[in-house]
Amino acid sequence: MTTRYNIKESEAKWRKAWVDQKCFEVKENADKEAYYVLAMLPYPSGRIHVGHVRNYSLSDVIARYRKAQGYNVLNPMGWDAFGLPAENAALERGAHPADWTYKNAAEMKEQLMSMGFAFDWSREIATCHPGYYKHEQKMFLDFLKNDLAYKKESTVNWDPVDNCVLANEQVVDGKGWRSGAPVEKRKLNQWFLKITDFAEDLLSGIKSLEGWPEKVRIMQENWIGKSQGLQFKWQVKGSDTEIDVYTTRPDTFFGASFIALAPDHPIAQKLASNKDGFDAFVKKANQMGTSEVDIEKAEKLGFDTGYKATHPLLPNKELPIYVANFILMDYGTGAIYGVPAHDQRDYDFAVKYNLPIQQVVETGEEIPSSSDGTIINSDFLNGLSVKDAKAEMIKRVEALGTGFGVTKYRLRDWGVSRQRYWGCPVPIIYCDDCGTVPVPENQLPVELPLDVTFDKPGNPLDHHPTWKQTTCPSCGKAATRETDTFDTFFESSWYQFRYCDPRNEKIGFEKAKSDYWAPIDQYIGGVEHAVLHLLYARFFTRALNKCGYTDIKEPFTALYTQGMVNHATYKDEAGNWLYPKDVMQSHNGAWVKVSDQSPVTQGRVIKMSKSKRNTIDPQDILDTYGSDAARLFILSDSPPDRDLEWTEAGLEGAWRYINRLYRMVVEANINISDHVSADPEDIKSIDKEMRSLTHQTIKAVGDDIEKFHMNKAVARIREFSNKIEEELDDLTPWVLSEAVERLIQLLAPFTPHLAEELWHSIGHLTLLADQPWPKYEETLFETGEVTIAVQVNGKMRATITYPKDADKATIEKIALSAENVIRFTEGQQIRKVIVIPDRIVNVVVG
RNA sequence: GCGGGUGUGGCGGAAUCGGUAGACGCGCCGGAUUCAAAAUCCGGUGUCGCAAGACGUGUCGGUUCGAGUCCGACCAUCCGUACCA
Repeated sequence: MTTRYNIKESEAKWRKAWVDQKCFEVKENADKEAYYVLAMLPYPSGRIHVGHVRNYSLSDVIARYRKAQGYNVLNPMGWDAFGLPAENAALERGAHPADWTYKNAAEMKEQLMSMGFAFDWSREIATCHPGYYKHEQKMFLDFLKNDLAYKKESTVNWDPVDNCVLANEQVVDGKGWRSGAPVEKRKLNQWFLKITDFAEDLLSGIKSLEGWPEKVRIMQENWIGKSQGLQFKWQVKGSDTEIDVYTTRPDTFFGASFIALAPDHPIAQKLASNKDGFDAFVKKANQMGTSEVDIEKAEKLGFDTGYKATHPLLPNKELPIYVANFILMDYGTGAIYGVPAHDQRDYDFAVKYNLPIQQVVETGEEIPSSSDGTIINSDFLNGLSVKDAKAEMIKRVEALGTGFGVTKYRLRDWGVSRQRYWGCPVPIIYCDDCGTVPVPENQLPVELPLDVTFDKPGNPLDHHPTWKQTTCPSCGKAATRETDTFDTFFESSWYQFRYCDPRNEKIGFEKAKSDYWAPIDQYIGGVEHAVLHLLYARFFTRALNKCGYTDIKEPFTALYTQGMVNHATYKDEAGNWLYPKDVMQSHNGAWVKVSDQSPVTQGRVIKMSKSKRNTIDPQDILDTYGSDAARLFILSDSPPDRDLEWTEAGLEGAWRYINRLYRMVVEANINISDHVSADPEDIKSIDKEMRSLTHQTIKAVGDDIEKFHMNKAVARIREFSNKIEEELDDLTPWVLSEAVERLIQLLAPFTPHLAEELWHSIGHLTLLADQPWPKYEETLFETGEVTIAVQVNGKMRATITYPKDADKATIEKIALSAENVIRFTEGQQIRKVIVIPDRIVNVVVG
């Protein structure tokens, strides 16, 4: 008779037990060390996808492992509930964003719960709930008071047909995604947070983030982009105008051949607004998205103002002043000088407009080259290195009094205004007499009205009949509300603190509680958040610091970035994308449609996306294979930081393994009562080997989990269980039962339901989820012998085995007498023998 | 364009430090069991070769007794690029 594991019944039983016994609900407890593991909160898009399963399987392993180690583990979950997709759903199918969002969240919660993740659901949050965003409105007011928020003009993508602002992703090939109209740039007055106040602190703080991947630290460093440069004035010939120019390459000063201004630079307007063709040029420059990619990849165009600037150090040299579409008012001073010989972009520009190209750095490469070298053709800088020339140039210009050395950052202030409905209202009132007035704290939250319509383009808040009409808190006269809402990165910048005190109605979070849990010991999420979200959250924490909310400076002590989940794509004969569940392999291996057996072509393996229909619904997996199989597969094959290819075959493999383990343990009839006969002195050599493996595996799996090598941990566990299975009949019962009990404990973070089932099947009465992590004894690792390879001229020729602690001479002797080594050294002179004990022997002959 | 990552059998991957390349798994091949199949179990499986052996970690070059690992150049691909989240 075959023993069968009833996955559905068993998994449901243990999930219920964990919930009933509130296994994963936690409170502050001064006697226990806190461990805060956090997976990035999901956007409630509808149903969970495999990427979520991957993310939360990882946090679950960590949560269960740390709990077993004795920590008080906080592992919360919630919803990043504001954002564009809800408004798109409203436009496309008339669903109200609030209904749509809450319904999605409820559905996803049910799915996540059926995965058995060890979340503390009592702390669930939804960022679109007034009880949540009320506090961030208060934070914004505190930022205002502390001079961390201000208003200024900035550029947005404008759709002239739909009369609305477009997100960068809504601009497709320079056109609005819905209207198809060419996008225009438009200036709006918007709210900004002063992240640049913390540029230096955010930069230097990166050094302390030792638990972060190096790649993310480098990306943030580059994003902040600290540069030392020179800012100085150029005189416009025949005018009293001076142009402020910033450069990071003052060493190439003598190679300058033109000046370029941003199209919206005030001086550009002043010099060129009456010139023929300028308006057309500016118009064309404005017909480009605001994204950096668009700007950088667009054809570089210039408009010659006809004016010249006098070179400050070469009175006879005059440089033409251009207006150029690739110069941004937001960067530096909105004006540059071009050095074609040492910058690709300047070079292209100079060639196009026939401007002089003067090499001033001998780099040993063809121009244009921005490499290091020695300065030439540059008067007093000649012979200097690039570094020294920069310093010398700054010194000279400072002496002249026309400029100064200055540190600048690429980082720009964070624009938080969005002209959208489904976001947190900015708590500001505009009064004709009093100007910009913050909403008084006792009037918070400024709630989003739910009775809005989406029949007109633009922001529903703006055309709501009454919502924006209010009275001025300061003078009492009629006034209007700010109709912009916050960027959704606002919500995700502080939620890690809210989880510490999620139901507090008075304040965002109590300091004592956040001090107990925060900062986050392990944060886990996609690498696509490497810069923006993570940098904003780091800034926000500093801003909260300044406003007295917390003393914590860095919110995330350790970070792990997981890879994407990919899947093969399928197309039918007509070229339509097909879902994986609608295709199958026929007996000859060819892919066909399930419905009518018509041929299907398999395409590339790419990121799961609805448009390519290469998605897997985790619900189908749960229904067929259960939660453990899904988790085990997703954790076992690929290292978590790399992309994962989801395959049905891999999933089935995991499922088979689960059944096999169940059979092995149940059929072997193992019971913990066997432990009573334990006598370590009186055991066979196979028992010693098994104990050695058992204890080595405990160590290895723990080490692997801590390094996020989940795939290796699973491989270790499989090797371990393979060995147990192999020796099942030959092991002394207590050694076998020790091995099996440890195996079950090691499985717990990966396949918690199965582990719980087996734990009880061997005689335990309490939940495995509450048990401590097993200990190992290093003294049991020893086997007494060492096997290493012997090379001849670097090629592997033999392996030798010798007693541990043999000396070099002995090892050399054994190596040289190995049969195959003799064969390859015979008749040749042995020039050298390299012996690295316990690692390798290399015999060099010839 | 710029910044960052990745590249190893048919496939996912392993290889603490520069020291036996391919652990573990998927797939495939052969066998057992079965009336048959599924499931399960046993054996094999980098390529070429009867074998000895030769070759082999994206490409090209370098350092070393020894390179998947270090250095240089390149190619491919993915992520981000400030209003997707």
